[in-house]
Amino acid sequence: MKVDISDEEMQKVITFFTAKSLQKKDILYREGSYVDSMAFVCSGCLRAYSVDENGFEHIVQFAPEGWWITDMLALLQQQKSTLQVEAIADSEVLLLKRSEQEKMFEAVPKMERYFRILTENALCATRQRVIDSMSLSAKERYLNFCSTYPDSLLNAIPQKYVAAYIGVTPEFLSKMRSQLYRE
Amino acid sequence: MKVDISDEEMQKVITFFTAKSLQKKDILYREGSYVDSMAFVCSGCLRAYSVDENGFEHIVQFAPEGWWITDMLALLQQQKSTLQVEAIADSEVLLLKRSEQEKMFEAVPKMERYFRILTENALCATRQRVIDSMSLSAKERYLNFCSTYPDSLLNAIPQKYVAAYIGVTPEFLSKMRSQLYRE
DNA sequence: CGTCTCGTTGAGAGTTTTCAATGTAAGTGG
DNA sequence: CCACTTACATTGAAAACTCTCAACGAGACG
Repeated sequence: MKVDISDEEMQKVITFFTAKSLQKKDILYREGSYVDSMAFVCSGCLRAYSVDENGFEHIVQFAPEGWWITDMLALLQQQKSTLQVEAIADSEVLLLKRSEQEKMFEAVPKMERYFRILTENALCATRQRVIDSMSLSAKERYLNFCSTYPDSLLNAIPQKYVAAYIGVTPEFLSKMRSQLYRE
Repeated sequence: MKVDISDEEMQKVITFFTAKSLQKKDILYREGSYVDSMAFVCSGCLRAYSVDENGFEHIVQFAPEGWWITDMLALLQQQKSTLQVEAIADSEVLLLKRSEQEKMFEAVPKMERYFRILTENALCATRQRVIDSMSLSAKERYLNFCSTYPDSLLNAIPQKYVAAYIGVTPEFLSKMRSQLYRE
């Protein structure tokens, strides 16, 4: 991320954040509520997921340490969220309210660039995921997931979350793994 | 898009663009080449797609009139593109080079906000597509596509492009359609 | 020790693809 | 304008992939 921020600017920047502690399973943004902030993960790990009409969860994003997470759609359009954001481990986050972000952009205009680049990168990653979901088989998506995310994440989360991320049932993921094992 | 630009500012802004005409089937960005601009579609329609190892095309994005299109990943990371961008109808586009964009941001800082918001919206749409690809059946994805995009687009493009967008084979789309018809 | 959640396994069913054949529409050169 | 070619769409049968449901096993936790 190529935005140089001086110490002085950083001092200003941090005043716009609010710290919050989360325990495992705590819900940061609840589905159906309004979202007026985004969260920077200082430690721990969160996930954003939607629940479909059949009650199945689909994970849109994991946010380990150093990542941002929110329901962008709900935040932008100021409508009720369709995603739920939950801590999958005890976590420390910094919340940035949309209104504070606006003030921050006025105080430190460089931050506008930071967030533009951040969003561009997120867009690239999400586009790639769309392509992968269409061009790769379930097994390839799983291997892809394993090689993309650090072992530390893989070991920290239940397997069913991996299934909900790559878009298969937990049962089928289990079968794929046992088949890969036999090879 | 809530960025107010004065006439005077707009005059400055347009100086950073280059107009280009494309004929149907013309390729704007070729897979494997470097990308140093993004394109605003004034008229016509383009598509961005990737070709997988089996030779199948997967469409990431359609860009009708008023939309932006590029291979964001190649542009950002200055690496060879994995997407190809092609006109699916005769089109007029305005190209904005990355270097010109930087100059534009200096000349009219407000535009930084415009592009941040633009990217945020694109991110939302793409995230939604990831969710849809996981939680909807092929038939639902098709109906969703039909209700999201205007008939003008649907009528203008071959059916196989719709298939390559929703992530099914052309044969299967054809079968779904005939089944929907019978109902 | 129960209880709960998660992971595994198997059989059967549903969805989607593959392959091959055929039909249809649209562009091209004469 | 016609004949030719090419790209696109449709259909059917068989195969591949993935899900569903139900049963069972293992570990975590109170």
